[in-house]
Amino acid sequence: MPELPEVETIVRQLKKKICGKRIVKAEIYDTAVVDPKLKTVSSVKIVNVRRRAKYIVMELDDGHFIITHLGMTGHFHFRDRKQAPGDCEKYMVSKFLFSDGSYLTHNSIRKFGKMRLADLQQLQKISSKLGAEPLDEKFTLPYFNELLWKRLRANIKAVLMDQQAIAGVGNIYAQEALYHAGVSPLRKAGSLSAGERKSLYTELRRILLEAIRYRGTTVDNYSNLEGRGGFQDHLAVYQKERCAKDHPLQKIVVGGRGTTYCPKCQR
DNA sequence: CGGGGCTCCTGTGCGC
DNA sequence: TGCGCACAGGAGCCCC
Repeated sequence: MPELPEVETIVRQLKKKICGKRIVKAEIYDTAVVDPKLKTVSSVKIVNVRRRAKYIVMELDDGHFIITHLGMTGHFHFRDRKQAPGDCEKYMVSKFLFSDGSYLTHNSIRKFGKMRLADLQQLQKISSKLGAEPLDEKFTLPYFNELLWKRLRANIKAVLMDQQAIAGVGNIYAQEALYHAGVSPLRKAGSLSAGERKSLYTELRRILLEAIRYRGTTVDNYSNLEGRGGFQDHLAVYQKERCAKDHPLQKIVVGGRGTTYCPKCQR
């Protein structure tokens, strides 16, 4: 399930592979995931690839943008030259052919993702509904405190995962940040002390940066363009049985999402 | 405002 | 061995 670090990794790799390439043809195999308007994309150059929250934004030289949310199981594959479709193309939902013969496929098993063509106005509308980037310099501790202040009665984990509050944090990194901050996922945002808020703020950013360094977490079907990430070997609670201090972890449901935490280390 | 439930989808892993 | 079912979940939606 690509979250901020996974999407950031994919964006960095896409940038190297497809920036400057000219799309000659777009093929669409599943209109539930891919906007049929993308069929009209041809003879446009990709001038930049960037990330906003969990969205991948490809900027085209005609002023349009291809915006992709990978959902839980979406991934891209880049091929230097035409070759027979392999296993990874089994769930192909779209394919972009470039003028040099290389191509990019977009695959999705559970089809929770979305890919659409947008103009600047539509892109800005999507972006305006998303909260601050947690790794942006504008995301300061006072800013974080204010976010929690606005959502006093909400569950702290729900706030971390709320894309309108903090953009890009999902179920894995919310759980990891809470563990490292020693805060129980059952707490209300308004109940955190100043020290706990500072710790959670620091740990959230630290864990996201560390995960980016490892090129993301590979669980289930996630893969970046070049293969698996490495952060799954550094997870503290997600899909774990015991914490770093060897306490047994507890699995509960918070806000409809599976949540693993340490009742001893997280208060 | 906040939480709960439902929906989309399909591979995995369980019990019988 | 194989069937059937619960489960996993990001995000948008509705409802209380």
